[in-house]
Amino acid sequence: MTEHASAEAETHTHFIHEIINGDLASGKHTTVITRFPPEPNGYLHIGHAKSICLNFGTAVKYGGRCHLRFDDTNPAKEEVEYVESIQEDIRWLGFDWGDHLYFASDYFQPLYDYAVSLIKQGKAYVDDLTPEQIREYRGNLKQPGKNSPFRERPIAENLDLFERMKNGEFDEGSRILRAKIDMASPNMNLRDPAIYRIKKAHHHRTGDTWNIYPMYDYAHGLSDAIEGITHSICTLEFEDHRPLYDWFLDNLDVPCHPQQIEFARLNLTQTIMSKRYFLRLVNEGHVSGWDDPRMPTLRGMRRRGYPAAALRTLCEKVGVAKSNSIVELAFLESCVRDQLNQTALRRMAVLDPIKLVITNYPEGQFETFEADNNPEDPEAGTRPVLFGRELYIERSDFMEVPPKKFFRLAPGQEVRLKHTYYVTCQEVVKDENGEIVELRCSYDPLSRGGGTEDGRKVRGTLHWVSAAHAQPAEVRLYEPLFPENPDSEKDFAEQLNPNSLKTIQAWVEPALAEGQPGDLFQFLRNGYFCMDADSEPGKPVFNRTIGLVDSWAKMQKNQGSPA
RNA sequence: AGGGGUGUCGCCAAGUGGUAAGGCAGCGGAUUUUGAUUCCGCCAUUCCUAGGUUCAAAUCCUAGCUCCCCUGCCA
Repeated sequence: MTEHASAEAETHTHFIHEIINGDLASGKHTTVITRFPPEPNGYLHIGHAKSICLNFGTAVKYGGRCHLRFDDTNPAKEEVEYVESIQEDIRWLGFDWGDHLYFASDYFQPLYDYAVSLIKQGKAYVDDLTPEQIREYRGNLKQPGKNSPFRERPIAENLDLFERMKNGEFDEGSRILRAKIDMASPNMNLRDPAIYRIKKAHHHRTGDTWNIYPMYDYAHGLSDAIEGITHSICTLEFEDHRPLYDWFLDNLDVPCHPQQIEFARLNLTQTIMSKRYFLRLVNEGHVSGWDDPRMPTLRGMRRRGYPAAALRTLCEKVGVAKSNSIVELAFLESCVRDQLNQTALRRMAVLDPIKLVITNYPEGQFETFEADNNPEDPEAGTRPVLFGRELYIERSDFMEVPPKKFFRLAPGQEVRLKHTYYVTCQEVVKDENGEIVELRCSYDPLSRGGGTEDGRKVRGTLHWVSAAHAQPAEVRLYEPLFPENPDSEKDFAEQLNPNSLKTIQAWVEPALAEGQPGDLFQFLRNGYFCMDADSEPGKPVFNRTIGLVDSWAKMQKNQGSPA
């Protein structure tokens, strides 16, 4: 709906936009260029979504642009597979980088030249210390570090050694290029940080042409400057890297000096957002893969049925600030429900069936009713639903001995079957175990369409499917991977919810058999469901994206445990 | 005396010296052919704490405290 689209477009202001407003007003900048710089070493998750929305959203807001730049400076960890999937996920989220797709590896030559310049200025040197020695010399949080014996190496020697590092003459770990800053700095990042290390690994783009690769701190700021980025937005943990970011730009002849600005990343309750953890979930078989609907990856959420718009709304509503925060899962869920309520087509499906026979309805007779596809959206139209003598209704919609305020079916109680007729339960049929197997009801022909002229009140309206027409479907019911907030002190595997996935067989109305994977539906009174890619012709599979708000369940729960 | 951040309702978060927005959650109630949606009402005399400045402080000053991040040849 347009109302929603505009609500999404009107972005709240926050400290980053205030900085930009100031830069635009002062004339420091006339345009805004941001970048989203993922390392292609894993799949994107909901945490990345916040950064994507911020960077791309800022570009859209100011009529500037946002570059997608892969930070591929560590060939040992990166794979092409991820550069593909990351692009796919960003597009799905709804953002576009136009022609501005870049790779840090595109700048390996200029980056190398900049390093040579640093050496020539006496601001970088080749260190022969071992990794262990470097760690020792670095000191610690309380103690200052001490200078490497190689720190005052002559410039010519540094130049020669660095070139030979590049040419592959030395072993990995034997030498390193360092910036000459201050070994006594209270900021550990300034204690002569590494700029280049030797790595004889095959790079997914540059192949075997390089034997040395630049470090993040060095490559990132310079890549920003090369691309003319105006505002380099990153997360809080890089706050004390900023002096180093600025140091490189201040000491080199670069086209411009972007401003690094840090914000708090998005965290969610009941989930863990780390690649290491994702890997374990997948490898130990707790989930089916990176796109398992329980995963907080964008692929997982997509498969679960979370609309991209809902994720965008969440990021917008959560805001941008600098305090560490953990957003409740319920916040995300409300964004998902809100979006789905407006867009999902309504269908009827019975997850736990009990047969209902209308004794005074002619055998072999069927009627067709037109049912609206979405009461929130008249444009969505209608679809025919078939009604007959034998139906399935939800087992939980009947109680033999109902409590007060139970508006559903019970002996002698009348309810409305959605879109069709009123029925009254006359008889309960049980098997030898006392299990209810069938409800025998009468219907009121005058209630056709779901109302009567006498205006009598019927409080309950039930969903149903025609036993003769219903199609079987596999339905996967999900719960959070963690029942509570994971305790990082304990092993997460012990904290996993054993019931995070429950697979059942349901009966669905025929219209559902024709869906496509990815189609989103509201199963009336049951929740939102997304057709899964595992579906086959005649064998649909649905993931429950999320249930509907259930105030009846809440009322019962509150009564069950009076506080 | 390491350094850098942060602290406003259960969870996010506005607020930038003029007397505490909004959203989520929760709680009431109305409407309802989804116990959904929608709607209406309630929900911080108080802003980490203690002092101080001021006619006036969440906002300014002082001193504490909390939590987070930093000792990869990861990003």
